[in-house]
Amino acid sequence: MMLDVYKGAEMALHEALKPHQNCANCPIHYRAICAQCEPDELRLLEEIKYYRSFEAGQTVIWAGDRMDFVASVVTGVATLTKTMEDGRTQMVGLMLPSDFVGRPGRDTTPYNVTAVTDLLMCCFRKKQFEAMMIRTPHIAHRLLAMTLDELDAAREWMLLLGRKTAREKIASLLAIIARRDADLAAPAHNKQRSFELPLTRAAMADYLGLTLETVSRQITALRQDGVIVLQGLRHVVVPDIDRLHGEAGTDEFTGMQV
Amino acid sequence: MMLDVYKGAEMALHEALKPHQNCANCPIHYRAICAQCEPDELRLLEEIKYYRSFEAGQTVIWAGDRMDFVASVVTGVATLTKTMEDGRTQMVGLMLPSDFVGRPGRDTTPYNVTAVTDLLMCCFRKKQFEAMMIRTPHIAHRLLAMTLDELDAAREWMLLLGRKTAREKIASLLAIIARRDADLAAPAHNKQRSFELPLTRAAMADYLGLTLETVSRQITALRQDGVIVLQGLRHVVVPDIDRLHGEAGTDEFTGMQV
DNA sequence: CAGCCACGTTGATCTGGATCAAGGTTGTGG
DNA sequence: CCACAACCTTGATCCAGATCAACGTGGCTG
Repeated sequence: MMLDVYKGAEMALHEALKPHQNCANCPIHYRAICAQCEPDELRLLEEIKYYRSFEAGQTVIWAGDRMDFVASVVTGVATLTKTMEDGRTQMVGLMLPSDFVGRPGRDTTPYNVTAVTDLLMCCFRKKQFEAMMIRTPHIAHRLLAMTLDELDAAREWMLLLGRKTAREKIASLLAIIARRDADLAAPAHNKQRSFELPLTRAAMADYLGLTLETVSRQITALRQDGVIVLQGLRHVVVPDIDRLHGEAGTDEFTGMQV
Repeated sequence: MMLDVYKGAEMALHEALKPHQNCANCPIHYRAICAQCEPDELRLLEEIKYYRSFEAGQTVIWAGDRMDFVASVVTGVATLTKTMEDGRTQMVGLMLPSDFVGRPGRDTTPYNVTAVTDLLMCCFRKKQFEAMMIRTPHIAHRLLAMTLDELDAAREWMLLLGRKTAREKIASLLAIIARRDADLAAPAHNKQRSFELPLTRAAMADYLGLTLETVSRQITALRQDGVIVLQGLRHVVVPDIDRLHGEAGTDEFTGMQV
């Protein structure tokens, strides 16, 4: 069974190689690590990049394992999680298209990286990427900016984990996904939003520091109160995005990124 | 009263200027933003730096305010906090000597920065620092490394906030402070540690996402169980650091930094 | 199409930490 | 040396969310 999954991934990989061979067509170029590269720099990156794809549920890498590549999420969703010995799990990163995974200058990851949907990543060997970073300051600068954004997002998330109620947590998560989705898709400038939830209830619970039962109950409550409308289990319609923000407890999204 | 505080700070400033005039004698040089600078780069930094000091309890800057400098903590402790409209607050950064405050490329802070002890900071005008960063890659590289470390620390903290019990939270905080203290002071390589708590019970509560009553009770419990010995309210002796780590729920301190 | 499995909902009960409410301790300035 | 303020502790009670348990439901496989 493990083999089947692997074979599936390999096949997907070969298919994936075609559409994105060229960085010029890349759907995430404008906000990824390569966003500020000059054409000649981009050509260099293009030479050393390679694609990997993963099926929903597959683990990309385990905490503590050697990680000899860095990568951008091209399509799909990955999570970073930390686990305690007794199994308690906390998600510490939700990586959406254009987000950067991995750390130059370190050999092992401190997180589990998991594909929660089918996932396509644009990878670079760490060694080569590090060399690249020294030669091309645009990449180093972009990585710094992205890391600072992620730090801000992590701190917003800390406020959520430490001080928000279960209902506020759910509303905040929905607001974050709605916003990231809107950023990538056509920017609808009315108050209604709608999107696909990329996470299971259990994954949401790991994100929010809750149990999956509480997640389920609070989603039901938000639905019954008319804050959201569910079409099936995963498709969410938000009739009034401002109302959702109100429920999230942070009107102003100071620095919120991921 | 506000004026007295201000005057006190100004006086402390003038005194402070003397001992650290020279970067060569700086107690934090080896792990601060300037750690990798060449002598000539350091000379440039030395020309544009200036010191500011704050008394315990003073606010360095409010969330949302314009922040036209960046700074290293030289001595003392500062906190970054986020506050919700109804007053709930969460600490999102505990800045100890050598830590870097502020973000190049952004005009306002999303956090309150507060001095919790008397505080001395080594500051640079943001404009000048940004120019410096472009010219001297050592600074940009060091800032990237420090930011990545902080991101790892923030994620460890997220696990704490989302999944640890009150007792584990307290033990984790004590372990972090013990470790940072040991790094800066003489590295005692036996199992005993002792240090001064730089935070009030209320500040610890803000760090840990608890109430101050719970903090107080759990500290009492750890004392009664012999995990720690208190000498006065603030001086903590840890007879067996491994036992403390056990109580913290994370034997291995993967990537823990701040 | 039957049966299974992963995912989700709902109900009943329990409990860790919050909340409300007194006191105690320490340090500081008059 | 007293008075006051800032911290800290302890006790009683409450409740949001965890835990334990049962029951949908939809999609895939044989």
